[in-house]
Amino acid sequence: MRADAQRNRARVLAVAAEIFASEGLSVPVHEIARRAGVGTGTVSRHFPTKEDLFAAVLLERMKELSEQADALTGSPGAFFTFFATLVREAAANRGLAEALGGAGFDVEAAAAQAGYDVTARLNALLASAQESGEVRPDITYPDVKALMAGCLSADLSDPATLDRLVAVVSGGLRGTARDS
Amino acid sequence: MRADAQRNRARVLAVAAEIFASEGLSVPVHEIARRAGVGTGTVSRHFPTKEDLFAAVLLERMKELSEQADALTGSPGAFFTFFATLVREAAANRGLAEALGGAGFDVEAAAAQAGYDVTARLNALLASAQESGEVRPDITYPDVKALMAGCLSADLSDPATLDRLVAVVSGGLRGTARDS
DNA sequence: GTCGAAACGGGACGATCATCCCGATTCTAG
DNA sequence: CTAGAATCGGGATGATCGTCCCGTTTCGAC
Repeated sequence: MRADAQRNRARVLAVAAEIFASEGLSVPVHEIARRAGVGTGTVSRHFPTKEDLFAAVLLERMKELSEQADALTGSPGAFFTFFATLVREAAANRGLAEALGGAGFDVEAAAAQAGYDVTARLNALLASAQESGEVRPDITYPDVKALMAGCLSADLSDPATLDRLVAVVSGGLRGTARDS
Repeated sequence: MRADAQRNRARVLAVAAEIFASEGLSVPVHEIARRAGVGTGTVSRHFPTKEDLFAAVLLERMKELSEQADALTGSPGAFFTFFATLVREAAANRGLAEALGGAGFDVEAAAAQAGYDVTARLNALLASAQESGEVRPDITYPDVKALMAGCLSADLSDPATLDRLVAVVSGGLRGTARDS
């Protein structure tokens, strides 16, 4: 790969990450190209479709999150900790939140394409939390995803909101719950 | 209003209600007109914008739901019952679910325009449930809306899924929770 | 330094829709 | 029955975007 092409690719990726995070998925590709100081053709050569671009952006964060999940595995409350981490990550990333909420692209597909399967990690943490009785046994992975999307659908301008929602959901997921 | 115009308006409204419920908000106005057997001009004359059409569709259901809420007021667990009713209503109505999830139109505005303020009802039920200690005191109305959206974002082809999610959220909202 | 290949820029294209407009049609009061 | 006004149908219009294409520029191996 030519050096200039490599630079441009990295630049587009960085700009796209920033824009997707702050403005969501609906920003036009033209705008990303403009802010990156390249032509639209350059973007679409490196990332044939908008979804490819989004998947590439996601790839970096996925790696980190996967490692974090692995580090947590085995410790008590790992599922709840990782759940909160994921929600917080998405709360700070509008594009990711939209994708998780179903609007736009398929996060699972992008994650799978990435190779770092955060989905599988969360699933595993869920299963062991259920075995140890930390989480109601009837809950499924899609349930968790939906509840996560719910937390993200709120207006998060007040950071306490997210904590409250995560607390509600976490409490509801426990087989044995406790007072607020 | 001319008799034929009245008939057409009612017909468009009925068809739109059916289509919005089964296929969501993204269906083109042309398609609604086509299935109603009228021209697009007829639709846009009765309902200047797509959002007006959606608001008119909502109006009918809002009336029913508001009355249900009023009937419940005062009885124990009213908040939880009404919450479940609302979620079930939206689960059977893809357009409403999308609107509640933030994609598309502003439900609150449509409801307010309708005069039947389901929002206010749910808010009142929440407040009295908090006074009686049924619901955590720190919860806000937007929190409830977000959690509702979460329940609806799941794949609901299995009806048990909705029950499970409502149970989790209800349990999480209680000041004092209980086993699954 | 030269030249072929790779990459670039950005405009063209095509698809999707909501909304508006206007000539044709239908209703209804008198 | 008739005239005029309300209504109708559906194509035109305009906006938004993602994707593709191609003439031009730049890179880098030799």
